[in-house]
Amino acid sequence: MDDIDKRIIAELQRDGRLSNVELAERVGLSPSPCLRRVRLLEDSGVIAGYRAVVGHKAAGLNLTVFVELTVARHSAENAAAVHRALAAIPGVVACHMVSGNADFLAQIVVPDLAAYERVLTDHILSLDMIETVRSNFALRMVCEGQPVHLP
Amino acid sequence: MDDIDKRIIAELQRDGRLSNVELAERVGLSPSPCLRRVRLLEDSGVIAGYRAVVGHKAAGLNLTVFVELTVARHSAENAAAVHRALAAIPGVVACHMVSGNADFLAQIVVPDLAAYERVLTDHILSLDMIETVRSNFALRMVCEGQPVHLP
DNA sequence: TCCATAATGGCAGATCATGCCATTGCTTGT
DNA sequence: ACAAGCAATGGCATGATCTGCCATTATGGA
Repeated sequence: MDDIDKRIIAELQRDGRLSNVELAERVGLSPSPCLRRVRLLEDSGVIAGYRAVVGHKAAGLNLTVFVELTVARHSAENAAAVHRALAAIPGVVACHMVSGNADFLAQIVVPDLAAYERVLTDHILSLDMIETVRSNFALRMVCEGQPVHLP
Repeated sequence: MDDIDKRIIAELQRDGRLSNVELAERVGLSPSPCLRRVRLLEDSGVIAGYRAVVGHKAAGLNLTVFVELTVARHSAENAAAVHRALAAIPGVVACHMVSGNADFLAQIVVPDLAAYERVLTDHILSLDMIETVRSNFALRMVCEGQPVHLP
C-alpha cells in the first residue's frame, strides 16, 4: 500500500463513481495499472464496497438520534441475538457495542419525531433484552462520512 | 418519488457502482429512463454522492471511538469556529451537535490506541473551547452504513 | 372521449472497461 | 559493477456502457 494506493482510496472516498480513466489521470497512472490497483484494493477488503449517499434533508429524513442502550445482564450469553435484533430495527444506520455507561450506541435516522416514537415503542422498548434507553437527538450535523485517515 | 425511485436508491445504497443497465434491469426499466431518474435524484440532492467504503480492519484501522465533548459556555457565540475545529480533527469521520449531557458527539477512526492518544492530546485537548472529553470505545461493530429507510 | 403533459423505449455516437503482451524500472545475488 | 529475475507499467483492441435525441406510449384532467 503505497502513496498511489492511498490517493486512489482518497479519490474514491470523495467520488465513488469516478471513471477509471479519470481516476488514473488524478493519481498519475495510465488506466490499466490503475484499474489493477483498484481491483487489488477491492479484493483485499481495503475498499469494502461502494455506496450512494442519501441526502437526509432532501429525502425528508429530518431526525437523527443517537440512542444509548443497556441490555439485561443475562443477555450477554446470546450476544448474537442482541446484535441481530438491533441491526434489524428500521432506521438504524449504525450500531456499535461500546465501553462506558451504555452497552450499545445506535444511530437512527427517521423522518420526524413521530416516526422515532414508533421505532422506540414498536422496535426498541418491545425487546425484552433492552434494559434502559437514552436518546440523544442530533441538533446539527457538523460532518458525516468524512474520508478516513489511512496509516 | 415513487416506488421505482425508492428501489433505485435502495440498489445504489447497496452497490454504488452498479452499471446503469444492470440497475435498469433490477428496477424493471430500460436504461434511458433509469438514468434519467438517477440524474434527477442526484440533482434534487436525494442522492448526495457516491463513496467508496473503506474496510477498517483491512486498512489497519482497528479502533473506533465515540467521543462526547462539551464546550465552554462562551464558545456558543462562535459556533462556526467550533464546527470547523471539530471537523478538521484527523480521524473524525462524523460529528454531530447533540442534546443530552454532551454538546457534541464525534466518531473517530484510528489505527490503534497510540494514534488515538495523539489525536486526543494534539487536536482535542489542545482546543481551548473544549471543556470536557469522554471517550467511549467501540468494542464491536454491530452494523454500519446501513441503507436508510425512506418515508 | 379527447387533449395535454410527462414518462418511456430504442437508436447511435462517443466514452469507458478490461484482458493481453511487450517494455520499463527496480531489487537481488554474484 | 553487472546481470538476472521480478513486479509494475503502458498501450492496444474488443466488447460493454453511457448518454443525448426522438418517436411512441401511458397518465390525468376537462
